[in-house]
Amino acid sequence: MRHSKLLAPTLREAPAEAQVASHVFLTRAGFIRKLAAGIYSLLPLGLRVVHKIERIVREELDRAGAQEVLLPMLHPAELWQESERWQKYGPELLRVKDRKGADFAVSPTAEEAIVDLVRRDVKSFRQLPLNLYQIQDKFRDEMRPRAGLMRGREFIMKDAYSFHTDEADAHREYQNMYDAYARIFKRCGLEFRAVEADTGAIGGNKSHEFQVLADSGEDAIVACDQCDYAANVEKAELLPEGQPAATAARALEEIHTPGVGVIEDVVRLLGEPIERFVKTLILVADGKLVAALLRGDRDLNVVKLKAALGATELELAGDAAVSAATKAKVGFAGPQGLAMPVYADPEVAALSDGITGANKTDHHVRGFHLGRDCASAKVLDLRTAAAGDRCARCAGGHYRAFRGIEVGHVFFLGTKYSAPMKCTFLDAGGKEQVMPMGCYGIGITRIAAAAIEQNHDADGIIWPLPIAPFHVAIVAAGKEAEVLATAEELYRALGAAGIEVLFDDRDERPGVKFKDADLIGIPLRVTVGKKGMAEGIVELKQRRGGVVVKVPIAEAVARVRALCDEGLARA
RNA sequence: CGGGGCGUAGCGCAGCCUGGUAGCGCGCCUGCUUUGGGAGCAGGAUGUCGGAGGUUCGAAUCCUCUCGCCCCGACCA
Repeated sequence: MRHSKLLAPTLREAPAEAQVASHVFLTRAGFIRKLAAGIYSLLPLGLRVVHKIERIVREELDRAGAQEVLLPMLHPAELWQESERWQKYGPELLRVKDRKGADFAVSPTAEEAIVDLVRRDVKSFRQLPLNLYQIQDKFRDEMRPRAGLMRGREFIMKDAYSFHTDEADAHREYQNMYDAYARIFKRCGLEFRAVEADTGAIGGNKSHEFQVLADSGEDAIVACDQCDYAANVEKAELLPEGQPAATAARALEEIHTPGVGVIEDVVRLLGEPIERFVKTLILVADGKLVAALLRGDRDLNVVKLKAALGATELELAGDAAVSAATKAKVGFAGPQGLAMPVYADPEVAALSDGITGANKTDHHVRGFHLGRDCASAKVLDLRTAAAGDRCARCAGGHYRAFRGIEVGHVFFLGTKYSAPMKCTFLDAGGKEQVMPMGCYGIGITRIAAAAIEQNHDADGIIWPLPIAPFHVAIVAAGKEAEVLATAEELYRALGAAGIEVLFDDRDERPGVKFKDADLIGIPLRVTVGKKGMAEGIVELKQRRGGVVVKVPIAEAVARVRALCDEGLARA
């Protein structure tokens, strides 16, 4: 490709809205442009990267025995009503009406559509197992799209669904996909980790997320430093810590804490360690108020509480509800005498002399003891795992914390969709049975963003070779006839050798071309210059590490070829 | 959904408080010079000041409403 013909509008400055590296560089380097919040156009460079990723995904899934299909993007509402997700999915599901007034869902995922396809045409155990996948645009009307391709509303996802004669076979396929995913992310050049995860809205009872490790990641994960246990903090198990305090250390005493409702401020005012504080969170679970008690320095694990309550909806109560329940301003809630079920973390039960809200504006209490002051509270593990916690799986390990970008997720679904939607087959004995299922997603566009989060420097992107838009950039640094002729000849020869070349033939100064090549992130660069012509050499530079070597013109193709082979083989 | 902020040229921003008819840098166009890390000089084009209404002789500026966008939190395959 000649750079002079390529639509790659690079920007010297990033739009103010871009906050993370991948968003900044994808925009500055001319890979994407925003059309609306969370909705992006892919320019030629961006599309080339997406195609590279898709190709790797297709190769590995085909190799693993899956078959590609393409399902519609618009699904009739009746299908989603069958699975009850029309009601349950909430406002994230974009709904549209056709000219006749019929309701449709803009597909955020395709369990219903695929089950409908399979239940119509797959009737015998002889047709199973089956694993079908598609690569398609998805739409999720996120409350808060952010960070460019990292969390868009419209994005490209690979989703796969498998159907089986029994659960054992579904678990076998789960492992098969798990292995395929590991190969895919490795080939994309990503540093990742598979972690145990909550199943969320998709449902099912076993899942792993594939997390690309990056400080800018949205997900918090913990991994044991001794064994191989790793989990999203939403899911991470904890060992029960501390014994309930048998007796109170002293009587409950009210203290004046004017205007300090935020726990950090109360800590500062009273000069007591934050571990002695009890945080009282008021939540709404399926319309009813509940209270959760945690030590001041801990975070609630919403997934754990939701599971314990058997609730489908759980969110923090609004300020008005909190004030009404505690008869105090927000920030002064305590569990004493609350007219709602109270759940306490074991660490709270272990305190004999805690500090918590007084249910009275501008007041707290000290001397709090759960057994005495809120005897009705149920004690259960409620907190989010953090670095330093003891591993729940092995004897001596402790958790370390990481940030991750979720690029893939595999689920064992069981019959969550196939049972209500009557996706059945006849077994060898002629008996009708429901097909157990699995489903498997990969965020294609998110991989592009994650790769940049993991591979960039101050000058721009450093693409892993297998997903780079081009393998090598040729920079013609000069206008001399010999320079141009040599560059042209290299462009031809590299192309003939099967290497993807971006030939910067623009009438620009060398500095501009160097800056653009770095920003766009082409892994290799060949510079053809006047000085080199005299020596019969060109310069070969690697974007990562910046190593420059002079190579004789006659050897340039072979040297580039070797570096490309090495980069692709490592994947 | 709670909190905060921003919409002025393609991008980054100033101007707004204290109303007087829009400016800077980058980019873009033309010419000359320059040519190994985002060149210099000279000339030039580009704005419904997000939208609607109001106040006023006069609104980018003040008031009301509205739309869009961003950030933090909550939530989320």
